[in-house]
Amino acid sequence: MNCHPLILHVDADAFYASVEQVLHPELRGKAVIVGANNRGVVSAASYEARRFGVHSAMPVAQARRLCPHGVFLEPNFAAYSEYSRQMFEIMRRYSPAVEATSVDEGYVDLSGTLRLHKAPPWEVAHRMLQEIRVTLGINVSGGLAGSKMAAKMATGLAKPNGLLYLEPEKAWMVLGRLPVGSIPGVGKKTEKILRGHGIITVADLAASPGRLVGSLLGQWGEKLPESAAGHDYRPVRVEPVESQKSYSKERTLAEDTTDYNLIRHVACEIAEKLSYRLREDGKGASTVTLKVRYADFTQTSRSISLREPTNANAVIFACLDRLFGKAVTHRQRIRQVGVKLSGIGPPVYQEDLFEPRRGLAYRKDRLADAIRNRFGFTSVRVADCFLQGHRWQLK
DNA sequence: TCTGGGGTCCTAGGACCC
DNA sequence: TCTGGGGTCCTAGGACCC
Repeated sequence: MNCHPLILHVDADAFYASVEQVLHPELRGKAVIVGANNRGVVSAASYEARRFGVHSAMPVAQARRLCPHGVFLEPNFAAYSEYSRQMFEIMRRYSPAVEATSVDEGYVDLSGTLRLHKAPPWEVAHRMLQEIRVTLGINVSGGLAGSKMAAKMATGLAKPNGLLYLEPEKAWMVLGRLPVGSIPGVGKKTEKILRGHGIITVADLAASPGRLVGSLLGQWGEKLPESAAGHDYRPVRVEPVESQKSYSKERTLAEDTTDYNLIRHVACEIAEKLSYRLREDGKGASTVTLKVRYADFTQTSRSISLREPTNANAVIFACLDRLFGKAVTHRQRIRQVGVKLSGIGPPVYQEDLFEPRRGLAYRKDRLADAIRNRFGFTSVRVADCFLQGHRWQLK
């Protein structure tokens, strides 16, 4: 009866800001801006704040100028993930085929709901969004269409707090007029390249030869015209089968610095947190990357691969130590430091030269972890001990 | 205006192997 | 003397997403 797939894309509006307004009712109707670090950017802005031109990814300093009366908040990620969990729980009551693509966004396959709910899919989608709105008190938008790409683009048109159903036959009359930049995955740079070749709208892209677009954008571009024409057959994936590929963390310093021992210290603190997460997840990483961003915003990274995945603090610190001299080559002020652990796999507890007794390093790390789990992460500072007597100077 | 932090995927060159 | 071709891994960088 329903041979076309029908996919609903759901996206919460100004999610972080909306949750804050639910948790703090006195903020309702006010310009709420999540992101309070003056060296950072806005994570979310309520619609009241957007009226002043504030939007996410905007520097906080700029947002303060545009909206001086706004309420600037530090993000409360624990609360956001709890609201996220509840939102997806509601979605799964309507269809088992739910794919979460981020904390506030996901796809629902409603192809089979006609029989299940004794109602047309549009009606089902509408009820689902209403239940989220009423139960959680936040605004959500939805796009219902024949493919993931069309559904997501429809959501963009439905915002704020709306639902747009694009019947498969009519979808591309609507979407074809949009600029190519509205296609998910086509950002500023890609849009500029396409515009340079006269490809302005989604319809232009759909009419372009795959080989041409592939030559402009690389291999992934070859399929883009087909997807733009509505031939996007990616299924809704219920299982997030593939596990996490990397663990990373970065920190922007309070001010730019040439104090390289401070930078090393920050890198080791970050590594401590990441390796703790690896151990908690029972994982290891075989590649360690150190990233440095300079005051002029240029960035550079250096990495080392090990033979086997590890989660031992001492091994990761030793890698960082070697990377530091390679990454920091010129005497420019540094703005940001980051560490990434990738090549995730089952950890191999191979002891290094300094720890001949098998398993000792791991037991030491886990002992420290146990203390942290009881008394807080900062109750143990391995980085401090490691860095003692390791003063470092640029050659 | 002055640019976060957490991720994913892709590309391209070089090394190395068969 | 003139130089293959494929596969895989490593490294560095870049685009993009929320």
